[in-house]
Order: sequence, then structure tokens, then C-alpha cells
Amino acid sequence: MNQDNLFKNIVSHCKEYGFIFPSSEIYDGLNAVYDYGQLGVILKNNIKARWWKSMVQLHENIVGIDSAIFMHPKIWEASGHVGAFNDPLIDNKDSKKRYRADVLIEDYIAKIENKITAEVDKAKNKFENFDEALFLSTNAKIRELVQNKETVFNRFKLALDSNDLAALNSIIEDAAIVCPISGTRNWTEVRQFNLMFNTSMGSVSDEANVLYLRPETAQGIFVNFLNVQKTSRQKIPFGIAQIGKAFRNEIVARQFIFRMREFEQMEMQFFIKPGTELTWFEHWKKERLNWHQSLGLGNEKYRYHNHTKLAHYANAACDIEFQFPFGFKEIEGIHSRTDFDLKQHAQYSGKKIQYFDPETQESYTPYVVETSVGLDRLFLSILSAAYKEETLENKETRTILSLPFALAPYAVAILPLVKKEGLPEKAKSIFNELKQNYMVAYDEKDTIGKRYRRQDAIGTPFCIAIDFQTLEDNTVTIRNRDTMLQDRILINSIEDYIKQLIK
RNA sequence: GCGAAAGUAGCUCAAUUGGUAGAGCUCCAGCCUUCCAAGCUGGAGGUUGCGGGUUCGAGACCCGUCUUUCGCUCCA
Repeated sequence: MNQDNLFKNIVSHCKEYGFIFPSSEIYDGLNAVYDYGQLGVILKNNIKARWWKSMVQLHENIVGIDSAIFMHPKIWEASGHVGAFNDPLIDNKDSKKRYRADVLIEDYIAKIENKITAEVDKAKNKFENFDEALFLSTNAKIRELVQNKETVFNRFKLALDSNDLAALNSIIEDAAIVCPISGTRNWTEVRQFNLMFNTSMGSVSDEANVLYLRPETAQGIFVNFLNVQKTSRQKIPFGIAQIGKAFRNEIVARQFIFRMREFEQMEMQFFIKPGTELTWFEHWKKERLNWHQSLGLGNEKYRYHNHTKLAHYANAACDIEFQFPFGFKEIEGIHSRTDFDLKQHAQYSGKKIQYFDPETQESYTPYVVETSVGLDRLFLSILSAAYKEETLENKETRTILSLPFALAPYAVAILPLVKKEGLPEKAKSIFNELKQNYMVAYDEKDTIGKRYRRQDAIGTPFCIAIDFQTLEDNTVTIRNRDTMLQDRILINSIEDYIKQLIK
């Protein structure tokens, strides 16, 4: 089976068994938005719990928060998102290159200016006692250029001030601006690309303030730095962790849940002393890779990808990539964000955001090393590594999700061998006992073999069969999903048995 | 966003040059069944993605639109 088909099968498996559904499907779906179904939500919650435990519970110097999705609009000016995420863009259909429409027009104006300057210089050399003002107003060619420039400039300014995309469009058309690469004028419409979603707060529309849905969870941590540091009495180095939704109006969202417009992040911002950032950067790179590898999906499926082109806030950056069916792609980013964010917020808010070091008696703005996991991507990585179509010894095939035991939606399935003679009653009493501590499935329909396969397909690690011997000696068989081998154990030792294997 | 392909039941797919929308699996109710998906009976489930057009007649042809997939592009 090739990788494309494998990926397709994973996607339809997700829908068929209730892991992931296309959003709003009865209304034809909504582009690149997906809903987690009855099994998907459990798997996702299990992933979150595992991350939270490893980051927060097991680190005395990391605490968690859950900040609001709505934040003060100034935050996004401080972080640089407003500046970077709002551009009028236009495509050339021939070269298939995308340009910022405003830059295109600015370049055009600059070009005319260069022409004028060149003409002026030429005239300067030609005439003695050169009067530039007189020259500009009398030379017909120059006058035309100047006029042209002014017309374009005024229209451009007007268009920008009124945010009029159609006007930008007609400037490009009227000025006959061509694509620097293809040299053609085969343009698309100018479109405003707002990579941040916005909404408004306040029910009276003309008094409402525009708000953005956060494009990353990190800023919620930075703006709470002082609150958390003071109330938790943490000393540097310490971290703040958060799991939450973020929203980006991606131009192209593709590849199932890999790139969605609404997605979930699991982030930890680690605050440290300036100068120690590269040490901590290396530390968290290793820690996080180990965490991923501890899932047991295969160490060879992970690799680092060091960034050579760094974002404005970073002085080192590295991705942990996972081998998806469609290639190695980022699932987690580790970034050394310097003191950029805290300093920006100090400047924009006018508040002092610093840490007082009790040992050195000095105040400083902490540096930050960030670990940021794409939860949906992690979900997809686990699912795509777990999905297998096996051929058994008897030539039959089974579809199996070899999920890490601890993450599987159901830990156990309870299956009475037949649907009569007291077996269902016995099975249900075991079911009711186990469900106090585990997610347990119960199924008495169809043959036992068929039920095993159903549980294999959703990744249930253990199947407990209640047979006639159970009624005699209180033992059951417990079957391992991966090996399909069974042990016969006492009912009252089931929990110990499971506990030992689910870690 | 550009280019290409596709969309029929929950899933996989049929439906002769335009002529009554079907099958298998799944699902549900039973029967049968003593451990690895295939037995028996009955049942549910579709304005053929949506909207228009051509035609006596459209799942099929034309236009638009939505969604999906692939390639490009984009991804501070």
C-alpha cells in the first residue's frame, strides 16, 4: 500500500469509527475544520493529560494556566502579529507568484522617482546655472512623470487610508504594473489577508471594539508572567504551561487535521536568566524529543530540523519533525524567544516586567525558551503510526490501531462469549466494577472473533472474555491487542494486570 | 489563491450511446453460535454534494457553486 492510500485509509478510518468528522458535514462541511468524535475526544484528552503530567506534575518549577482566548487588542500589536498578519495580496497567474499589492505600487512609485532623478541629473550635467524647480515645471517629459507619480501616490494614499482593495486593484491596472518575473499583467484581484480572525466585543456594534482570536497561546502566558511569578513564588528558572485553542486564517489549510484554522497548542514558556538560553534550549530540545519517543511509535520517526532563517523574536529555533505518511513535518517547535515578548509588553503596557534576583540583588527581563506542541498534529502522528493493516497467519487481514496503551480511548473491552446462560450478567458485573477506574467498552453482539476485530480497530489494548469457566472459577481470559495472546486470570486481579501494562 | 481530478446509502463501489437508483459490507431486531470478522430471517438507511440549464426524460450532458484529494503557492 502506498503512502497516499495509507493516508486516505487513515482519514476514512477516523470517520468510520468516530475519531474525527468533517465539521458541519450535513451542510457540505467547512473548509479545513474538523470535529473530534466520541473516540477522538478521549484519545485527545489522554494525550493532553500525558503532556500535562510530564510538564506540570513532574516539574516542581513549572505551573499551568488557562488564559482566555480573547485578549486586549494591544497585545497583538506588541507581539508583532498585527503588523505581520495583515497584508493586501495579489497573485500573478502566469508566474504564480504572490505579492503584497502595496509593495508593488510602492516599487512602481519608486521607479518613477528614479526616472525623474535620472533626468534631473542628466540636465544638471548639461546646463550651467541649473534651476531644478524651473526644470521640473517646464520640461514636458518630466512634468508628465511628476504628474503621473503624484496621481498614483494620491490614489494610493487614499486607497490605503480607506482600506479600499478595489482601488489598489485599479491603480495596478491603470499604471500597467507588470509582474517582475513573468512580465505580464495577468493579475488576480487584490485580497486582504488577515491571518488573525477578528470579532467584536460589545453588543452595540458602533461602540464595539475589534478583538482578535488569539493566533497563539504564548502571549497569554507572557502577559500573566508577573501574576504567576508573584503568586506562585517561583524563582527563575521556572516555566508556565498552557493547553488551549488558537486560530489562524491560513491561506491554505490542508492535509486533514495537520493544518487547520482552529487548532490546539500545548505550550510551555520557560523563563530563564539572560545568557543561559542556549543551554536551556538544548535541554528542552532533548527533553521534548525524549517525551515523543517515550510514546513508543518508533524513534526513527522523529528528527530535529534546525531553523536557519529565524523569526524576529528568536535567536535559536528547532522543530521536532515526525514522519507522517506525507513526509517529515513539524509537530513541535522549540524556540529561544529571547526577552522580545516581555520587553514588548513592558513597552506597550507601560508596566515594568522584570524579575528581581534575590541572590544577585539585580533586576532583569527574563529570557524565554518555548516548547510548543501542535496537539492536533501530535494526535495525527500517533494515529498514523498506530494504524496498521495486518495479514494474519490464516491469510485474513485485520485493521489495528496500535496506540500506546495509556492513550487508547478504551483501556478494556468486556465480552461475554455468548449472549445467554448468565454470561452477560456476569460480564456486566465486571464491567460495572472496572468502569470506576477505566474507560471500558462492553459488547455482546456478533461472534467473539468479530468483536475482537472491532476492538482492534479502535485500539483497545485488552479484551476480557467471560466464558463458562468464568461461572465456575471466577477466571476470565484477557487478550492482548498486539500479540492476540491470552492469559487466564482471576477477576479480582484484572486491575493489577492492566495497571502493570498501561503506563 | 492557481492548475488538475473527484463527489451515488455510514463504508467500498455498480448503474449499457441520456430511459424505473442497485449490490456487498456496516447498522438495528431476532435466530444460531463454547475464543479471533464471512450462517439464517426480517428491517432501517439515497431529492445521486447543492443550485440552475438543455431534454419528452439527467446520476450521466452544459454552467455556476460547495467540499475533498494531488501538484504549485503560502506558512511572522
